[in-house]
Amino acid sequence: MRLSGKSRNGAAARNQTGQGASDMASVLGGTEIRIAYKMGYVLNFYREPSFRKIEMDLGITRPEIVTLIFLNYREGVTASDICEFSGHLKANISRGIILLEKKKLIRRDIDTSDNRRQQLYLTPAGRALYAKYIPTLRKRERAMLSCLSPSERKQFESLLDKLAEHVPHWSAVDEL
Amino acid sequence: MRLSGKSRNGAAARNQTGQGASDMASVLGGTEIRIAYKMGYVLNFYREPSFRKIEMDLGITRPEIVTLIFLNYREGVTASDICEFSGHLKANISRGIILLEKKKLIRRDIDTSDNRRQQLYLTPAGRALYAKYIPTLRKRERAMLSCLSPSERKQFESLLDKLAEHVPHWSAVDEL
DNA sequence: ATGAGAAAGTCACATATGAGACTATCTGGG
DNA sequence: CCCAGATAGTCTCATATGTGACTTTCTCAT
Repeated sequence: MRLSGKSRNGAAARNQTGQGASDMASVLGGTEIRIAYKMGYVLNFYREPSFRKIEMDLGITRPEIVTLIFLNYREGVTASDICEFSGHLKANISRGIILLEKKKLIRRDIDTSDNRRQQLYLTPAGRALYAKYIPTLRKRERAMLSCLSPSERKQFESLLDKLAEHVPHWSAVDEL
Repeated sequence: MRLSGKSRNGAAARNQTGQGASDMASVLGGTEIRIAYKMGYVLNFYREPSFRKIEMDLGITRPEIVTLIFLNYREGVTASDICEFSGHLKANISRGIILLEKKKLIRRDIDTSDNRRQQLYLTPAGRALYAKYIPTLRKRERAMLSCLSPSERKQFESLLDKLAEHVPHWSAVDEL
Protein backbone atom coordinates (compact mmCIF):
# COMPACT_ATOMS: atom_id res chain seq x y z
CA MET A 1 0.00 0.00 0.00
CA ARG A 2 1.13 3.43 -0.78
CA LEU A 3 1.08 6.97 0.38
CA SER A 4 -0.56 9.76 -1.49
CA GLY A 5 2.32 12.16 -1.18
CA LYS A 6 2.44 15.26 0.87
CA SER A 7 -1.15 16.47 0.95
CA ARG A 8 -2.51 16.23 4.41
CA ASN A 9 -6.18 16.29 4.88
CA GLY A 10 -7.43 17.71 1.68
CA ALA A 11 -10.52 15.63 1.17
CA ALA A 12 -11.71 16.08 4.71
CA ALA A 13 -11.20 19.80 4.58
CA ARG A 14 -12.70 20.16 1.15
CA ASN A 15 -15.94 18.32 1.41
CA GLN A 16 -17.31 19.79 -1.74
CA THR A 17 -19.15 16.76 -2.96
CA GLY A 18 -22.26 17.91 -1.16
CA GLN A 19 -23.11 14.45 0.04
CA GLY A 20 -22.90 15.03 3.78
CA ALA A 21 -20.02 15.04 6.18
CA SER A 22 -16.84 13.56 4.81
CA ASP A 23 -14.56 13.84 7.81
CA MET A 24 -11.94 11.22 8.45
CA ALA A 25 -13.91 9.28 11.03
CA SER A 26 -16.98 8.86 8.93
CA VAL A 27 -15.02 7.80 5.90
CA LEU A 28 -12.95 5.30 7.75
CA GLY A 29 -15.95 4.02 9.64
CA GLY A 30 -17.98 3.66 6.51
CA THR A 31 -16.57 0.46 5.09
CA GLU A 32 -17.85 -2.94 6.01
CA ILE A 33 -14.54 -3.96 7.52
CA ARG A 34 -14.02 -1.08 9.88
CA ILE A 35 -11.32 -2.32 12.16
CA ALA A 36 -9.17 -3.90 9.49
CA TYR A 37 -9.60 -0.83 7.35
CA LYS A 38 -8.54 1.53 10.08
CA MET A 39 -5.54 -0.59 10.98
CA GLY A 40 -4.56 -0.49 7.35
CA TYR A 41 -5.09 3.21 7.11
CA VAL A 42 -2.89 4.04 10.07
CA LEU A 43 -0.25 1.49 9.26
CA ASN A 44 0.02 2.46 5.60
CA PHE A 45 0.81 6.00 6.49
CA TYR A 46 3.40 4.82 8.94
CA ARG A 47 5.07 2.15 6.96
CA GLU A 48 4.99 2.93 3.29
CA PRO A 49 6.66 6.33 3.28
CA SER A 50 9.26 5.22 5.80
CA PHE A 51 10.18 2.12 3.90
CA ARG A 52 10.19 3.88 0.57
CA LYS A 53 12.56 6.46 1.89
CA ILE A 54 14.89 3.79 3.24
CA GLU A 55 14.73 1.96 -0.06
CA MET A 56 15.67 5.06 -1.99
CA ASP A 57 18.28 6.44 0.37
CA LEU A 58 20.09 3.22 1.05
CA GLY A 59 19.46 1.28 -2.13
CA ILE A 60 17.92 -1.77 -0.50
CA THR A 61 14.61 -3.53 -1.04
CA ARG A 62 11.87 -4.26 1.43
CA PRO A 63 12.79 -7.88 2.03
CA GLU A 64 16.32 -6.74 2.74
CA ILE A 65 15.10 -4.17 5.26
CA VAL A 66 12.94 -6.72 7.01
CA THR A 67 15.72 -9.27 7.08
CA LEU A 68 18.12 -6.85 8.72
CA ILE A 69 15.50 -5.88 11.30
CA PHE A 70 14.91 -9.49 12.08
CA LEU A 71 18.58 -10.42 12.29
CA ASN A 72 19.25 -7.50 14.53
CA TYR A 73 16.86 -9.08 16.96
CA ARG A 74 18.19 -12.60 16.60
CA GLU A 75 21.02 -14.02 14.52
CA GLY A 76 21.41 -17.56 13.33
CA VAL A 77 17.87 -17.85 12.04
CA THR A 78 16.96 -19.04 8.57
CA ALA A 79 15.09 -17.60 5.62
CA SER A 80 12.04 -19.62 6.58
CA ASP A 81 12.01 -18.15 10.05
CA ILE A 82 12.02 -14.69 8.59
CA CYS A 83 9.13 -15.57 6.30
CA GLU A 84 7.25 -16.92 9.25
CA PHE A 85 7.40 -13.74 11.24
CA SER A 86 7.39 -11.16 8.53
CA GLY A 87 4.70 -12.52 6.27
CA HIS A 88 6.89 -12.05 3.23
CA LEU A 89 6.93 -14.75 0.58
CA LYS A 90 9.94 -16.99 0.58
CA ALA A 91 10.98 -16.10 -2.97
CA ASN A 92 11.31 -12.49 -1.92
CA ILE A 93 13.19 -13.20 1.27
CA SER A 94 15.47 -15.51 -0.68
CA ARG A 95 16.23 -12.76 -3.19
CA GLY A 96 16.78 -10.31 -0.34
CA ILE A 97 19.23 -12.63 1.36
CA ILE A 98 21.16 -13.18 -1.85
CA LEU A 99 21.44 -9.43 -2.33
CA LEU A 100 22.41 -8.80 1.28
CA GLU A 101 25.16 -11.35 1.04
CA LYS A 102 26.44 -9.89 -2.23
CA LYS A 103 26.73 -6.57 -0.44
CA LYS A 104 28.49 -8.23 2.49
CA LEU A 105 25.79 -7.11 4.89
CA ILE A 106 25.12 -10.63 6.08
CA ARG A 107 26.94 -13.96 6.12
CA ARG A 108 25.39 -17.40 5.80
CA ASP A 109 26.47 -20.75 7.18
CA ILE A 110 25.02 -24.07 6.19
CA ASP A 111 23.32 -25.66 9.17
CA THR A 112 25.34 -28.83 9.66
CA SER A 113 22.39 -30.62 11.21
CA ASP A 114 20.25 -29.93 8.14
CA ASN A 115 22.08 -29.12 4.97
CA ARG A 116 19.05 -27.48 3.41
CA ARG A 117 19.07 -24.67 5.91
CA GLN A 118 21.33 -21.66 6.12
CA GLN A 119 21.87 -19.77 9.31
CA LEU A 120 22.17 -16.04 8.85
CA TYR A 121 24.40 -13.55 10.63
CA LEU A 122 24.89 -9.82 10.38
CA THR A 123 28.26 -8.46 9.43
CA PRO A 124 29.47 -5.24 11.04
CA ALA A 125 28.49 -3.46 7.83
CA GLY A 126 25.00 -4.92 8.10
CA ARG A 127 24.70 -3.77 11.67
CA ALA A 128 25.86 -0.33 10.65
CA LEU A 129 23.31 -0.09 7.88
CA TYR A 130 20.56 -1.13 10.23
CA ALA A 131 21.65 1.52 12.69
CA LYS A 132 21.32 4.02 9.91
CA TYR A 133 17.63 3.61 9.27
CA ILE A 134 16.11 2.35 12.49
CA PRO A 135 16.03 5.78 14.18
CA THR A 136 13.70 7.08 11.46
CA LEU A 137 11.33 4.22 12.08
CA ARG A 138 11.44 4.68 15.82
CA LYS A 139 10.84 8.39 15.53
CA ARG A 140 7.89 7.91 13.23
CA GLU A 141 6.40 5.28 15.51
CA ARG A 142 6.63 7.69 18.40
CA ALA A 143 4.88 10.36 16.35
CA MET A 144 2.15 7.96 15.35
CA LEU A 145 1.48 7.01 18.96
CA SER A 146 1.88 10.46 20.43
CA CYS A 147 -1.88 10.97 20.55
CA LEU A 148 -2.27 8.16 23.06
CA SER A 149 -1.63 8.49 26.77
CA PRO A 150 0.89 6.09 28.28
CA SER A 151 -1.87 3.94 29.64
CA GLU A 152 -3.70 3.91 26.34
CA ARG A 153 -0.50 2.88 24.65
CA LYS A 154 -0.16 0.00 27.08
CA GLN A 155 -3.73 -1.04 26.42
CA PHE A 156 -3.20 -0.85 22.71
CA GLU A 157 -0.08 -2.95 22.85
CA SER A 158 -1.63 -5.58 25.02
CA LEU A 159 -4.58 -5.88 22.66
CA LEU A 160 -2.14 -6.19 19.79
CA ASP A 161 -0.32 -8.92 21.68
CA LYS A 162 -3.54 -10.84 21.99
CA LEU A 163 -4.23 -10.42 18.30
CA ALA A 164 -0.72 -11.46 17.38
CA GLU A 165 -0.83 -14.59 19.51
CA HIS A 166 -4.08 -15.47 17.85
CA VAL A 167 -2.84 -15.13 14.28
CA PRO A 168 -1.85 -18.77 13.81
CA HIS A 169 -5.39 -19.85 14.60
CA TRP A 170 -7.08 -18.17 11.70
CA SER A 171 -4.50 -17.15 9.14
CA ALA A 172 -4.38 -20.39 7.17
CA VAL A 173 -4.86 -19.59 3.52
CA ASP A 174 -6.89 -22.66 2.71
CA GLU A 175 -9.81 -21.25 4.64
CA LEU A 176 -10.25 -18.47 2.15
CA MET B 1 3.85 -7.43 2.40
CA ARG B 2 3.25 -11.06 1.93
CA LEU B 3 2.15 -14.25 3.49
CA SER B 4 4.36 -17.24 3.90
CA GLY B 5 1.84 -19.73 2.67
CA LYS B 6 0.04 -22.31 4.71
CA SER B 7 2.49 -23.15 7.47
CA ARG B 8 1.13 -22.04 10.78
CA ASN B 9 3.48 -21.67 13.61
CA GLY B 10 6.44 -23.63 12.52
CA ALA B 11 9.20 -21.47 13.88
CA ALA B 12 7.59 -21.04 17.24
CA ALA B 13 6.91 -24.73 17.56
CA ARG B 14 10.31 -25.75 16.29
CA ASN B 15 12.63 -23.63 18.32
CA GLN B 16 15.63 -25.65 17.35
CA THR B 17 18.11 -22.83 17.14
CA GLY B 18 18.98 -23.32 20.77
CA GLN B 19 19.14 -19.63 21.46
CA GLY B 20 16.38 -19.42 24.05
CA ALA B 21 12.66 -19.07 23.75
CA SER B 22 11.46 -18.23 20.28
CA ASP B 23 7.74 -18.01 20.89
CA MET B 24 5.67 -15.54 18.99
CA ALA B 25 5.48 -12.91 21.69
CA SER B 26 9.20 -12.71 22.24
CA VAL B 27 9.94 -12.51 18.57
CA LEU B 28 7.40 -9.84 17.90
CA GLY B 29 8.40 -7.94 20.98
CA GLY B 30 12.04 -8.09 20.09
CA THR B 31 12.26 -5.39 17.48
CA GLU B 32 12.86 -1.78 18.26
CA ILE B 33 9.52 -0.74 16.84
CA ARG B 34 7.28 -3.09 18.74
CA ILE B 35 3.86 -1.62 18.21
CA ALA B 36 4.28 -0.84 14.54
CA TYR B 37 5.80 -4.25 14.00
CA LYS B 38 2.95 -6.05 15.68
CA MET B 39 0.35 -4.04 13.80
CA GLY B 40 2.11 -5.01 10.61
CA TYR B 41 2.35 -8.62 11.61
CA VAL B 42 -1.34 -8.98 12.33
CA LEU B 43 -2.48 -6.90 9.41
CA ASN B 44 -0.25 -8.65 6.89
CA PHE B 45 -1.73 -11.98 7.72
CA TYR B 46 -5.17 -10.51 7.40
CA ARG B 47 -4.79 -8.49 4.30
CA GLU B 48 -2.28 -10.05 1.98
CA PRO B 49 -3.79 -13.49 1.57
CA SER B 50 -7.30 -12.10 1.30
CA PHE B 51 -6.39 -9.55 -1.31
CA ARG B 52 -4.27 -11.98 -3.28
CA LYS B 53 -7.10 -14.42 -3.42
CA ILE B 54 -9.47 -11.73 -4.64
CA GLU B 55 -6.94 -10.63 -7.21
CA MET B 56 -6.56 -14.14 -8.58
CA ASP B 57 -10.18 -15.21 -8.42
CA LEU B 58 -11.68 -12.08 -9.86
CA GLY B 59 -8.86 -10.82 -12.05
CA ILE B 60 -8.61 -7.38 -10.51
CA THR B 61 -5.70 -5.50 -8.98
CA ARG B 62 -5.35 -4.02 -5.54
CA PRO B 63 -6.11 -0.45 -6.53
CA GLU B 64 -9.25 -1.72 -8.20
CA ILE B 65 -10.32 -3.59 -5.06
CA VAL B 66 -9.73 -0.54 -2.91
CA THR B 67 -11.58 1.71 -5.32
CA LEU B 68 -14.63 -0.52 -5.31
CA ILE B 69 -14.62 -0.67 -1.51
CA PHE B 70 -14.42 3.06 -1.33
CA LEU B 71 -17.12 3.68 -3.91
CA ASN B 72 -19.40 1.26 -2.18
CA TYR B 73 -19.19 3.51 0.81
CA ARG B 74 -19.62 6.74 -1.12
CA GLU B 75 -20.11 7.44 -4.78
CA GLY B 76 -19.30 10.60 -6.66
CA VAL B 77 -15.83 10.92 -5.20
CA THR B 78 -12.69 11.43 -7.24
CA ALA B 79 -9.42 9.57 -7.69
CA SER B 80 -7.71 12.02 -5.37
CA ASP B 81 -10.20 11.34 -2.62
CA ILE B 82 -9.50 7.65 -2.90
CA CYS B 83 -5.76 8.26 -2.71
CA GLU B 84 -6.31 10.39 0.34
CA PHE B 85 -8.04 7.69 2.32
CA SER B 86 -6.39 4.60 0.98
CA GLY B 87 -2.78 5.67 0.99
CA HIS B 88 -2.30 4.39 -2.55
CA LEU B 89 -0.26 6.45 -4.98
CA LYS B 90 -2.25 8.35 -7.51
CA ALA B 91 -0.67 6.64 -10.50
CA ASN B 92 -1.94 3.32 -9.23
CA ILE B 93 -5.43 4.53 -8.45
CA SER B 94 -5.52 6.16 -11.86
CA ARG B 95 -4.60 2.90 -13.53
CA GLY B 96 -7.16 1.07 -11.42
CA ILE B 97 -9.89 3.47 -12.41
CA ILE B 98 -9.04 3.16 -16.08
CA LEU B 99 -9.22 -0.62 -15.80
CA LEU B 100 -12.46 -0.56 -13.84
CA GLU B 101 -14.07 1.62 -16.44
CA LYS B 102 -12.90 -0.61 -19.27
CA LYS B 103 -14.60 -3.50 -17.51
CA LYS B 104 -17.73 -1.39 -17.03
CA LEU B 105 -17.53 -1.75 -13.28
CA ILE B 106 -17.56 1.99 -12.73
CA ARG B 107 -18.63 5.05 -14.68
CA ARG B 108 -17.01 8.48 -14.58
CA ASP B 109 -18.45 11.93 -15.09
CA ILE B 110 -16.45 15.08 -15.52
CA ASP B 111 -17.12 17.42 -12.63
CA THR B 112 -18.70 20.43 -14.40
CA SER B 113 -17.47 22.77 -11.71
CA ASP B 114 -13.87 21.64 -12.23
CA ASN B 115 -13.09 19.97 -15.50
CA ARG B 116 -9.97 18.33 -14.14
CA ARG B 117 -11.93 16.16 -11.79
CA GLN B 118 -13.97 13.07 -12.52
CA GLN B 119 -16.69 11.85 -10.25
CA LEU B 120 -16.89 8.10 -9.97
CA TYR B 121 -19.93 5.86 -9.71
CA LEU B 122 -20.41 2.13 -9.43
CA THR B 123 -22.32 0.31 -12.13
CA PRO B 124 -24.56 -2.58 -11.14
CA ALA B 125 -21.81 -4.91 -12.33
CA GLY B 126 -19.35 -3.13 -10.05
CA ARG B 127 -21.69 -3.45 -7.13
CA ALA B 128 -22.12 -7.13 -7.89
CA LEU B 129 -18.39 -7.72 -8.02
CA TYR B 130 -17.93 -5.96 -4.71
CA ALA B 131 -20.64 -8.11 -3.18
CA LYS B 132 -18.72 -11.11 -4.36
CA TYR B 133 -15.58 -10.52 -2.36
CA ILE B 134 -16.57 -8.49 0.65
CA PRO B 135 -17.97 -11.46 2.60
CA THR B 136 -14.55 -13.08 2.58
CA LEU B 137 -13.01 -9.96 4.03
CA ARG B 138 -15.70 -9.65 6.67
CA LYS B 139 -15.40 -13.25 7.67
CA ARG B 140 -11.65 -13.00 7.98
CA GLU B 141 -11.89 -9.84 10.03
CA ARG B 142 -14.26 -11.59 12.39
CA ALA B 143 -11.81 -14.46 12.74
CA MET B 144 -8.94 -12.10 13.39
CA LEU B 145 -10.86 -10.36 16.16
CA SER B 146 -12.46 -13.42 17.66
CA CYS B 147 -9.88 -13.57 20.43
CA LEU B 148 -11.08 -10.25 21.83
CA SER B 149 -14.11 -9.84 24.03
CA PRO B 150 -16.76 -7.41 22.84
CA SER B 151 -15.51 -4.77 25.23
CA GLU B 152 -11.93 -5.29 24.18
CA ARG B 153 -12.99 -4.94 20.60
CA LYS B 154 -14.66 -1.65 21.43
CA GLN B 155 -11.53 -0.46 23.19
CA PHE B 156 -9.38 -1.49 20.29
CA GLU B 157 -11.54 0.30 17.79
CA SER B 158 -11.69 3.47 19.81
CA LEU B 159 -7.92 3.51 20.14
CA LEU B 160 -7.67 2.99 16.39
CA ASP B 161 -10.05 5.89 15.88
CA LYS B 162 -7.77 8.11 17.89
CA LEU B 163 -4.77 6.97 15.90
CA ALA B 164 -6.60 7.48 12.61
CA GLU B 165 -7.69 10.99 13.50
CA HIS B 166 -4.13 11.77 14.39
CA VAL B 167 -2.61 10.57 11.13
CA PRO B 168 -2.70 13.94 9.34
CA HIS B 169 -0.59 15.46 12.08
CA TRP B 170 2.49 13.35 11.59
CA SER B 171 2.28 11.60 8.25
CA ALA B 172 3.83 14.32 6.11
CA VAL B 173 6.61 12.81 4.07
CA ASP B 174 8.89 15.79 4.26
CA GLU B 175 9.56 15.08 7.91
CA LEU B 176 11.36 11.89 7.04
C1' DA C 1 16.89 -49.48 3.87
C1' DT C 2 13.93 -47.28 0.83
C1' DG C 3 10.70 -44.64 -1.41
C1' DA C 4 6.84 -41.07 -0.94
C1' DG C 5 6.21 -36.85 0.44
C1' DA C 6 7.54 -32.49 2.83
C1' DA C 7 10.63 -28.69 3.51
C1' DA C 8 14.52 -25.17 2.39
C1' DG C 9 15.96 -22.39 -0.89
C1' DT C 10 16.48 -20.71 -5.88
C1' DC C 11 14.96 -19.45 -10.39
C1' DA C 12 12.37 -17.65 -14.62
C1' DC C 13 8.59 -15.44 -16.13
C1' DA C 14 4.75 -12.31 -16.13
C1' DT C 15 2.73 -8.50 -13.77
C1' DA C 16 2.06 -4.76 -10.49
C1' DT C 17 4.11 -0.97 -8.64
C1' DG C 18 6.95 3.51 -7.64
C1' DA C 19 9.11 7.57 -9.44
C1' DG C 20 8.71 11.29 -11.91
C1' DA C 21 7.63 13.76 -16.19
C1' DC C 22 3.75 15.56 -18.66
C1' DT C 23 -0.94 17.85 -20.10
C1' DA C 24 -4.87 20.21 -19.00
C1' DT C 25 -7.24 22.92 -15.90
C1' DC C 26 -7.95 25.82 -12.05
C1' DT C 27 -6.73 29.57 -8.49
C1' DG C 28 -5.22 33.79 -6.56
C1' DG C 29 -2.28 37.86 -6.37
C1' DG C 30 -0.77 41.54 -9.16
C1' DC D 1 -7.14 40.31 -17.14
C1' DC D 2 -3.10 37.39 -16.78
C1' DC D 3 0.50 34.70 -15.36
C1' DA D 4 2.90 31.76 -11.60
C1' DG D 5 1.97 28.10 -9.21
C1' DA D 6 -1.04 24.38 -7.63
C1' DT D 7 -3.95 20.39 -8.61
C1' DA D 8 -6.31 16.29 -11.20
C1' DG D 9 -5.24 12.82 -13.80
C1' DT D 10 -2.33 10.06 -17.23
C1' DC D 11 1.83 8.09 -19.13
C1' DT D 12 6.53 5.90 -19.54
C1' DC D 13 10.14 3.48 -17.79
C1' DA D 14 12.64 0.79 -14.52
C1' DT D 15 12.17 -2.24 -10.71
C1' DA D 16 10.05 -5.15 -7.21
C1' DT D 17 6.95 -8.65 -6.52
C1' DG D 18 3.81 -13.00 -6.97
C1' DT D 19 3.46 -17.47 -8.94
C1' DG D 20 4.77 -21.81 -9.69
C1' DA D 21 8.25 -24.95 -11.16
C1' DC D 22 12.63 -26.83 -9.85
C1' DT D 23 16.72 -29.02 -7.03
C1' DT D 24 18.46 -30.74 -3.04
C1' DT D 25 17.96 -32.58 1.34
C1' DC D 26 15.45 -34.47 5.03
C1' DT D 27 11.66 -37.38 7.46
C1' DC D 28 9.00 -41.11 8.42
C1' DA D 29 6.24 -45.10 7.64
C1' DT D 30 6.67 -49.43 5.86
